[in-house]
Amino acid sequence: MLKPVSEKLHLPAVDHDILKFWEERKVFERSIAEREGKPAFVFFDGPPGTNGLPHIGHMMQSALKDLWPRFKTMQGYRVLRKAGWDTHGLPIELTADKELGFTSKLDVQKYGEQEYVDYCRSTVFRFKQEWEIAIRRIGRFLDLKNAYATYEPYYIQSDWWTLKQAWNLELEGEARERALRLGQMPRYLYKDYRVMAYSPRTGTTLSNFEVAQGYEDVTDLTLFVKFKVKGEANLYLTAWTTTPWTLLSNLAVAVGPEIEYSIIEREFSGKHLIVATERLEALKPVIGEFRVIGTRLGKELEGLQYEPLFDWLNLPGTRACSVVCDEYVTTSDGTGMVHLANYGEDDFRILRRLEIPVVLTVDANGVVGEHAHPFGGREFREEGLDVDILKYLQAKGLLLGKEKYTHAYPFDYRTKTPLMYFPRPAWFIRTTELKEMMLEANRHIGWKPDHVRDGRFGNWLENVQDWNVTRERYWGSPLPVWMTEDGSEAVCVESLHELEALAAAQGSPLSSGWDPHKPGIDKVVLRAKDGREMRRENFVLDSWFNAGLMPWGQWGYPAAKGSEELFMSQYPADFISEGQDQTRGWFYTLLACSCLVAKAKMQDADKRKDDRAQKFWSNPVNWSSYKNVICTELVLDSKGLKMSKSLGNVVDPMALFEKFGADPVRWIFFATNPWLSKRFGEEEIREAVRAAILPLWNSYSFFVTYAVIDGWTPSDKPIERTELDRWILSEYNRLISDVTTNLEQYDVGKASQSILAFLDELTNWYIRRSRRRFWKSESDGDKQAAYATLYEVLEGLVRLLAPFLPFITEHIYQNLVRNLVPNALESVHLTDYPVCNDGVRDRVLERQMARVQEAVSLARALREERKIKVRQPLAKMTWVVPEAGAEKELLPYLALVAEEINVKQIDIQASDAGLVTLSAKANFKVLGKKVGPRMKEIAAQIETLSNDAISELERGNNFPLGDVTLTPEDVLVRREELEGYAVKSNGHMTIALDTHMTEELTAEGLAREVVHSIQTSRKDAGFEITDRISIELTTRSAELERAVVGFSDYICRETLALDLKVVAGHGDQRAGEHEFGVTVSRKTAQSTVETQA
RNA sequence: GGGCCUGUAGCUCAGUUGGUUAGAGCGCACGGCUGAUAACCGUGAGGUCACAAGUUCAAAUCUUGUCAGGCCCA
Repeated sequence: MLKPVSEKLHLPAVDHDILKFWEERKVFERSIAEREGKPAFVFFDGPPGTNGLPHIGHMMQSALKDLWPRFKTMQGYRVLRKAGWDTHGLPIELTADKELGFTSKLDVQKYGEQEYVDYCRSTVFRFKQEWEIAIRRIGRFLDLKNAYATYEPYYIQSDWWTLKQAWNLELEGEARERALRLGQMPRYLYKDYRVMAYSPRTGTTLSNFEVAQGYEDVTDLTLFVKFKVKGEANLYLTAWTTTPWTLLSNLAVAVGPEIEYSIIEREFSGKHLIVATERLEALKPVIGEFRVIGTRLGKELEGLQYEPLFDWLNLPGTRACSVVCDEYVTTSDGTGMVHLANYGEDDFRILRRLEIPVVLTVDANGVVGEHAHPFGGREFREEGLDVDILKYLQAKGLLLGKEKYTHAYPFDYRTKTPLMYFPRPAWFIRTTELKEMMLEANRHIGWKPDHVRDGRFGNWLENVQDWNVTRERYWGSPLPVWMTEDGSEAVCVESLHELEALAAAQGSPLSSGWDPHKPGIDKVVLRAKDGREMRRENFVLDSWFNAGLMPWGQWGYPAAKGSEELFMSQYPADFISEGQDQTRGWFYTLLACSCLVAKAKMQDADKRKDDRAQKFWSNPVNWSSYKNVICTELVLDSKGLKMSKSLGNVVDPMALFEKFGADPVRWIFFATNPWLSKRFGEEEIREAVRAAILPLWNSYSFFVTYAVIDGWTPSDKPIERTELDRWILSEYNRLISDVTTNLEQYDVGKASQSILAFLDELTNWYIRRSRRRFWKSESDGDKQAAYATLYEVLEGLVRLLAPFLPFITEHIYQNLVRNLVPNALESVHLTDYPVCNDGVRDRVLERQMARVQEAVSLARALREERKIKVRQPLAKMTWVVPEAGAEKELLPYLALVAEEINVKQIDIQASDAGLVTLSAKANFKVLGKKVGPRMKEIAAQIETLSNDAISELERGNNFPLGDVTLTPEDVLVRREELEGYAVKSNGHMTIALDTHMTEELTAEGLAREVVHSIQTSRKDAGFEITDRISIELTTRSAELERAVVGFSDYICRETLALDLKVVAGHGDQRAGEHEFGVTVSRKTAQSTVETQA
């Protein structure tokens, strides 16, 4: 039996009931289990770190990540939804450092590596519980029990396996030759250098984020240096440096290829210098007066050789000490030429391109090598080193000038000691070799918003560099490469088991239950064939790499038992969603990892002659591990500011859920495009309740109110539906189609808009128009049709909205469906999604009803304008719809319109002659295509068309205008009301009201005022809607009395009155000019309750 | 400094392949309803579509530039 809806709607309480219900009845688990054997819809959850609390932005993520899996589940797919946690990475070490008060690697060594790693491990899940609670609280169905965590040994194995794929892939042809020349392994995984901010004091590399915290302004001695061009008696290159110590390692001079350089003769010395033309003026204080004796473009200087600044920089047989072109050179400071040493990212890149050996006169400790006389043994930023270098160059005639210069220099933010950029050893994946694959895969990814594909993401791929996947840190997946000290022999291990086997074979087996993290893993020493020791390359992996291989890492593929099948059935993902900042984070690393694996898989399939695998992996759609992706923007506060702790405008999601419920919070994330930044405040949540949830709730509670009174139950009896019934069913099916289509296209904003529009139609047209059918006392076919129709719509709507508003829909479902339909499924989330029944759609009916609503709106505006209340009946309305055939189509709705706007009679006709003036206007869209450039001229002629001509066109006939033939579509007819008539027109429809009053009409108007007053009294008295009453009306107005007596039957019927008595007297009610009072009393078997209004 | 995005009513946002009356909700004003009531409905006011040039018969829409804001990267 349907339960009456008596309690006030309190959404947070509903949420808790439903959460408990889902938990007890295992609804989520069953929503997967009951889809066993069904096709998979695959969703990947980007693992969040949990050493911080979840905030409202994460809740937006959760809402979106929940919507499609629920939707697809209801459509019959099996959607696993495994949760995941990111448990490695820099933020965790930074937290540990902060809490332990560490400033350097030395602190870690003192504390103990094992202890440090244990500390890190202990912080990773600090707020996991809060995350789980928040995720559940917003209603997200997510498999938290089987969550993957990136620090688990099975996951680390997948890291290893992935690296092994790169290890096994080898370069070919020229690329291979080049790698060998650079001393790199010709594999997709190779060791090289990466220039990084490095603290020589603490031996620590710093991330950009850390470096940014330690800039300080310092004043340094900067030098202008001359480089003597070889083979020229008197010609020098020039360069400026703020770091004189880097000159000790100078290996080349860079020029901009398109920059113009002048060759000048200094007046002071007669020396010939090369300087960028644009810099000449600014450099006058340094070079003094000069004379230009020629110009060259940078590219004309390329290859020019110069004499090394220092003996040890003489590297015969290489391109060291020559001029090189690069776009990064600018003329914004210095001489427009740049001295290159391997202490800068660009420098390093260019020197590598020239295949010049890496020379580092200053070592990783910041100390000058002993070979570099007379500077050996000194620290790089030691007081006086710069001056000594200056003196040395001066003595050799290579100094052009000096300048004290203040600039921002990076310091270690923890120890305040200077940083240097230094090429640190690092391991790379050759993503440059995967570029074409990634670009091709990108073309098949469905991006929301679309522009990311070619914009931010596409550009990133175009400029892709090899990916440095290692970090010189402690807490992370270890790099599984063991290598001899000289690098001549190395092994890349692909599984825990393989490592165990290798260790055992050498007589030093690993203890059972060993953990693959540092420092334990470093104790494993392997032997090369010749017996030399191979030690593990002491790196951990970039946590982005961890995240990128999640599609197979989450299953521990391939080492874990059964992972092959899981991986292949859950790859690639149909859908992922993360913040836009992930374009260079997770979105990229997912793609890079999957392209790498796809490439390896293709090669492997070839080798094994596995056609099926070959077919799968050679399909570019499978090169990306995700087919569709939504990039979300930030959630801002209600003023449009970024939420931050320092501003104090951070909202606590949990507090919002307890105040408003989770559904409205979810809704606001669905209501607009999630890829635009969204302002978020309590006002927005209230709006969501008002616009989406209350209409649904009110429709439901309306239905239940009457269905309980009538004891209605669904039945199979044939139903005779009214036009209105058929209309709402048609609109409902249209809604199903709209929502489904838009969700399939990941356009949630459009889906939500359709829903809101439908809810408005349902409540403000269908239900409002049908109210009487529900409360009337006779239980006829019409009433049955109303019940059946509204029930059908509500029941479907609840399923349609379930993925959006999982709580309220479940709550409604439990009563509306489970209490009424035997054998109903236990939860709305186990039911099937509604499917549009196109046979129920009636486009003509939809259009007609739209015109009816338009007419009503016009008539209301007209009444408003004329100050005639809707309660006052009018004799006649003339409704003119000139469209061909409309007159006949609209006949069935005349009664509806008449009632809605309270007129006795409607004349519908096609001609509004006498009511409006017609004017014609060109239909630019249609005509523009036809006449193009003559548009203006013809549009002007159309404005002057005669009434006859317009009528002709309206009748559907063509009309010749000069040399063009106008068709009815070419012209828009405008109507303007004639003065003095109660007429209103919106251009294609005209309404005229007969405002002439008769006594009869006035009396009826008064009667309706009286009814209105009595109904208010009933309500104020707290009577039940089924109570019968008796009425005593007091008035001194004879006219009102006449009206009441004349319409007493009507009044009694409307108010369920058994008797109506009129007596002389005063009252506080008014109907137009007339004053009256009303007393209603309840007629019950036992007593009469009185009340006065 | 580079890339991408955004700029439409007081506020939050729609706006199809360019087509001439630029829409909706909130808020505001006025009116209505009171048998869906923590409500609800109608009507109205409110816009130089950031600015400027260009392309076009026609630009919120396409192009270029400027300004402002955001994100990512240097």
